[in-house]
Amino acid sequence: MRDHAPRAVTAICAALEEQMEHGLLLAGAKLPAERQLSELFDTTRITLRDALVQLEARGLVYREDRRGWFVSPPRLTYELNERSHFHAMVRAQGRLPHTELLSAQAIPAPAVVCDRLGLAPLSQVIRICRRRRIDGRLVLYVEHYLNPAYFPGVLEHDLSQPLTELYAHAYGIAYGQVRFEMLPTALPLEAAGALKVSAGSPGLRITRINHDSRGRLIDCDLEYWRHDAIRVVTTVSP
Amino acid sequence: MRDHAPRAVTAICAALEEQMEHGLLLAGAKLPAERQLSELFDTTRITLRDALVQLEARGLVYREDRRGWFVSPPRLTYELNERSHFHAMVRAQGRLPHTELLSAQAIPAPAVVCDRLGLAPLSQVIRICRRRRIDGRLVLYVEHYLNPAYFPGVLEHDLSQPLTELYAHAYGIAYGQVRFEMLPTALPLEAAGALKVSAGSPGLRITRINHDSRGRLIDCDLEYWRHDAIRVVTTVSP
DNA sequence: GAGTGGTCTAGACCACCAA
DNA sequence: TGGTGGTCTAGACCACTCC
Repeated sequence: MRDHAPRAVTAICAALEEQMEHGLLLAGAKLPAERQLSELFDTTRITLRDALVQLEARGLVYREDRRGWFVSPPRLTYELNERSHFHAMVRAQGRLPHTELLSAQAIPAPAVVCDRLGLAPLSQVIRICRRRRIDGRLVLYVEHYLNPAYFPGVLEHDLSQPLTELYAHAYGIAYGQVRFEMLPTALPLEAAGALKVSAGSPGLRITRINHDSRGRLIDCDLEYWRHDAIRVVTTVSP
Repeated sequence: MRDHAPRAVTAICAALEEQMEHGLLLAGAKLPAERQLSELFDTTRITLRDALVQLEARGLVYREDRRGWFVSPPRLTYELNERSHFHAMVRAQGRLPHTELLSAQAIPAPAVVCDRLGLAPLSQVIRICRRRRIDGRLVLYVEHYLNPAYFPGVLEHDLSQPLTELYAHAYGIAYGQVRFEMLPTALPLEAAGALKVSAGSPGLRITRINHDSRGRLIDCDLEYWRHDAIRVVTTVSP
């Protein structure tokens, strides 16, 4: 409120941070109930929630819809230059990956996808929706759109495995040039639902447009990450 | 509240969005006062603010600290592979760049900077803090850290010009390999103050570690972008 | 069924910006 | 100086989770 007497929210944030730094609240730990915390800090639930939302914005805590607040685990480093897939990347960082298939079907291509994949209007594409976890925590919702011309019968395969490997083994296709776009935004309804977070929580949208090693445009994806789950890294050479 | 009767917040968001889509609220326009809007939507200020914060998270509106809410202009596309600087990039997208020098001095290198620049502990570095605008809107707070060995007398120059050009003209140094790290997080106090946004607003932190064309580690920067001002794009080849 | 988070109401005071 | 946004209080009801 005043400059010399920090706001209540700031004080609460500082107190919680201090606990986390000193290892009293470990990554993944559940915080006490909001009402309990608001009593502890002698304030209202609204104010306490403001503080938690601040910490959430900074990536220190996160919430699971209607389940409560938890201490955020460290971010995954997403190295764009490495040609590896989610599972390899997560495991290489000593953590446990998991992928769950949500849906897979041929649909009329949305306009954005036609544009990205260079398809004619009203083409069909194969859409694969999945969600992924790191150490059990939901962190990523992905929609893949495949150009069906290159992947006949792809829906018959096990689609919870890394697509990279499926492409290689079943179709002899490997990724070549990849175009990335990254954009901080709120998670849209679809992604928020799949990740079990309250709609509108902050997220990072990453879109990829993938060519194969022969330069053909083979698929694109739309990834929605929890904003605090990831650190993107890349090296650019002249 | 109920699934079939959308929440008040959702309804307000939808109404404002609709106005923006139909060009009744143009980019940069100031929204009416919160109290006025809350009356218009027949709700409390708290609820109305929730809605605005949602739209802010999605990058549709933004606020200037204590000045009100405004409609967000389109994002700047930050193409990592292009070796151009802020001014060139902004102008190339038909917009007006502006850079303001906040401070420039030699200081004892913070630990992080020692690490990034490969300096011995307790080395000196030159720190240059600046803030930048697009079409008059504050969007970026940057701290540059230069290895003083390569830039004797750099503080004597005009530091509101692009450093890239200063490096080239005064020192014959050009960028070579650049390492980027991107991380969605809240704006820290320093950046929030410089950008005149309320502390804790969402932002995108980009750090760069820059080598010159001969592979020497010459400087690094710490950029804090308004989260809704930017879209990062890059192409990765095998 | 108890307790939780999600949502909302109806106010209040303050510091700061603009006039 | 008036009005603005920033912050905070003290409640309330609901849907959902978890026991």
